[in-house]
Amino acid sequence: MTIEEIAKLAGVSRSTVSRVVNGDPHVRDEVRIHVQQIIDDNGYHPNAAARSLASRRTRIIGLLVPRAIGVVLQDPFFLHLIQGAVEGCNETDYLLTMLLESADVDISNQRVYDRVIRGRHIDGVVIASSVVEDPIVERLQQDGFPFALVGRHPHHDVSFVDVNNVDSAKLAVQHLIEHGYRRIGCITGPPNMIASIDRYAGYVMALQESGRAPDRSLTAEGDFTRRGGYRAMQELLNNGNRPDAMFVASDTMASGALQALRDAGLRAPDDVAVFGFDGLDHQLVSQPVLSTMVQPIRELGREAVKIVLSRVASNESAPTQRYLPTEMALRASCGCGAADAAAGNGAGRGGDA
Amino acid sequence: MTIEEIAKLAGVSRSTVSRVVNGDPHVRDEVRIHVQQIIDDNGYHPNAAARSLASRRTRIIGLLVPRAIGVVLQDPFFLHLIQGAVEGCNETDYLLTMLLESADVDISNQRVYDRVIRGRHIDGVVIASSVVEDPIVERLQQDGFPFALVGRHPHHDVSFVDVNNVDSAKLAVQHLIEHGYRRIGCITGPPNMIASIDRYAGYVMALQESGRAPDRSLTAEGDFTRRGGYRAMQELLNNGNRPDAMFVASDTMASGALQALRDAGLRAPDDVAVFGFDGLDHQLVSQPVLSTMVQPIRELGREAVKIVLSRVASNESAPTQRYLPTEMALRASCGCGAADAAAGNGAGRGGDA
DNA sequence: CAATTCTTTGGGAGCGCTCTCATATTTCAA
DNA sequence: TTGAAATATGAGAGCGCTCCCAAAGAATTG
Repeated sequence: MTIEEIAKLAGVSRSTVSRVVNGDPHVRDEVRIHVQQIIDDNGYHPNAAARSLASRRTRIIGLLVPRAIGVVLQDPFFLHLIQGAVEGCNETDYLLTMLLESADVDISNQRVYDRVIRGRHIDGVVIASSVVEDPIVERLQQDGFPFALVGRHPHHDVSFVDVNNVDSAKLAVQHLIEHGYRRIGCITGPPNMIASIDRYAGYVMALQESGRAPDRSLTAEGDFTRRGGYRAMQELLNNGNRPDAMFVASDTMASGALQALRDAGLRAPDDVAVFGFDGLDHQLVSQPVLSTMVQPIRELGREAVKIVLSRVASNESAPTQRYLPTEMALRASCGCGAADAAAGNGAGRGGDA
Repeated sequence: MTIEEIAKLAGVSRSTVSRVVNGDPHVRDEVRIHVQQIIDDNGYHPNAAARSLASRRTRIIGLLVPRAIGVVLQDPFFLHLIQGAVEGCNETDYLLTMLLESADVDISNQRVYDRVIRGRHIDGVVIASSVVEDPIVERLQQDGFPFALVGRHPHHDVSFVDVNNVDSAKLAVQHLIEHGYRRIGCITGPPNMIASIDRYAGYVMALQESGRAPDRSLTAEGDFTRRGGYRAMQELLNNGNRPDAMFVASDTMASGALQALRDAGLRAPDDVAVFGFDGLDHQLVSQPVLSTMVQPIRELGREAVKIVLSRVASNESAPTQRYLPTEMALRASCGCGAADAAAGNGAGRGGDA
């Protein structure tokens, strides 16, 4: 079934069928209805390749997750991001394709870049969780290829959508300070990701503004996985300098940290309070219910797609940079509302975002 | 940069450049090297749309996850599956695009089908975790579109790759029986997924063969999420008929079940032993370490891709059906001692059908 | 050495669309 | 009514490749 055959069946020209398919208003209603009928009756769908070739648009955008498989994609964070991105695409009849780079196979990453981006398989790309030094940002910039980052970039002046991680982290830590905790520790993300850097910066600022110096022995590095959080917490507990509260840079890691506490026979928040980041706790089902800084992950994904699409449409060069608001969710694990702290209280309880 | 321009620069014809790009052996070495040089120097990459249009191959296959967003994609199972599929694609220079259907938005699912499959955006599709009654299987069958399921299909004679879930579950439950547990319960997956059905069947068979009747009050339904496992376990604990061992149809649910036990003040395996399915525990970091039936998830993904690609290449109609072996991993949660003892026991020895 | 075969190369004909522009038709103001 | 403007439709020219076939040249054979 080609457009030509439909045209013949409907007794109109190829052009008219094309107009109907693409919703062009310059078609008489009578004709439109008739043609649409023929299209439906024959189950015709325009060939994607032909369409892309002629229009120079594939109507696909990519979601690139660098070094995804090993570590990052485990985080439920990504599910929300993906969902948001898919929603953003649906609204404009675009398709989302996942571009997953392997951890260390540079060749395959290069291949993706050349084949998918240079070969114009996609119209634009959203890049999630890139590391600061990832060369892809600069390459895309040079190639003039439409893209947007989820998470700001420290060096390059590029399009992105992000939350204010510094201020958000600072607020979280200030909250712990207000609770009266004296020895507030931190589990960070990988040091080459901007979200890690910013959240740690916020942690440090909050301490400094309250007149304390951050203690390096209270900080451990995680990798945004549950296990990473578990190990980081263990490390902190074992070095003989036990914190009485923790700011953990992601809920997934916080869930691991809570388990490490439990396994060490400690109680949260009584022995060690915990504050997370992301707003994913209802998925992780931690005990006690995790206090966290909620970021609008789906909106982040949706917005990133929007930015990319607007850059695909108009070839302006000034980057679009947007910050979305976060919100504090105070629950049991930081010491607020002891009611939620009781064990056996139900998996999915807790406040909403 | 088009093929024509490269041809001009190299002083050869379009056809010769095409041959070099596609690795056609019918080119003199001298010419090939020269043309390749020009290609590299100019950073030429063939246009995907043009290529697809002319060759009638997009070199992309899809990974369709029906109703993915809501529930299923949360399971780390999918990370392994995706990774395997990506690997399978890499080996043959194919690309993998993720087709995520939303839970209830039929319209968007239809859109995906029409645009992506009928519009020939992809050459074939791997379908993961489909529900038994999903109409897509029949539609693809009718359309003669290359596809393969991860997980067998009870009604249609289609291509798939799977493990022998019945035998594997049976072995797991037999192991619990050998431990001497008397009241062995089960947490199942959604009843409209074949893996759930088969694993439950294996559970029932093991009990029956040891001369016991399965007790419905010891069975609860989960949905393959951690929370679902938590709730199912809670339900079982609350109905006053406490099991002394559980066979749980996925590690993710088992991790939730273990937490429910903990929250209820019970210990595993002393109070209730737990046996999982999947072999994902090292990601979930459960306490105690989970005994589980390991299935080769990555191989499943890779194999599914292989099957699809072979169907794309040759248009034979006889379906390919493959079973991959599982392996029992005996650890602490079933009562097998604290050591990480892993005993290999081929459950569903692979056999081509 | 002519006849045949094999290898290498080039050119033409699409693949199935979109997009621009020309033509046919309708509408409306003067 | 008539000319101009607005609207609807059709035809042609590609988009950048691949694939088939023919031509040219090199190698092989009796």
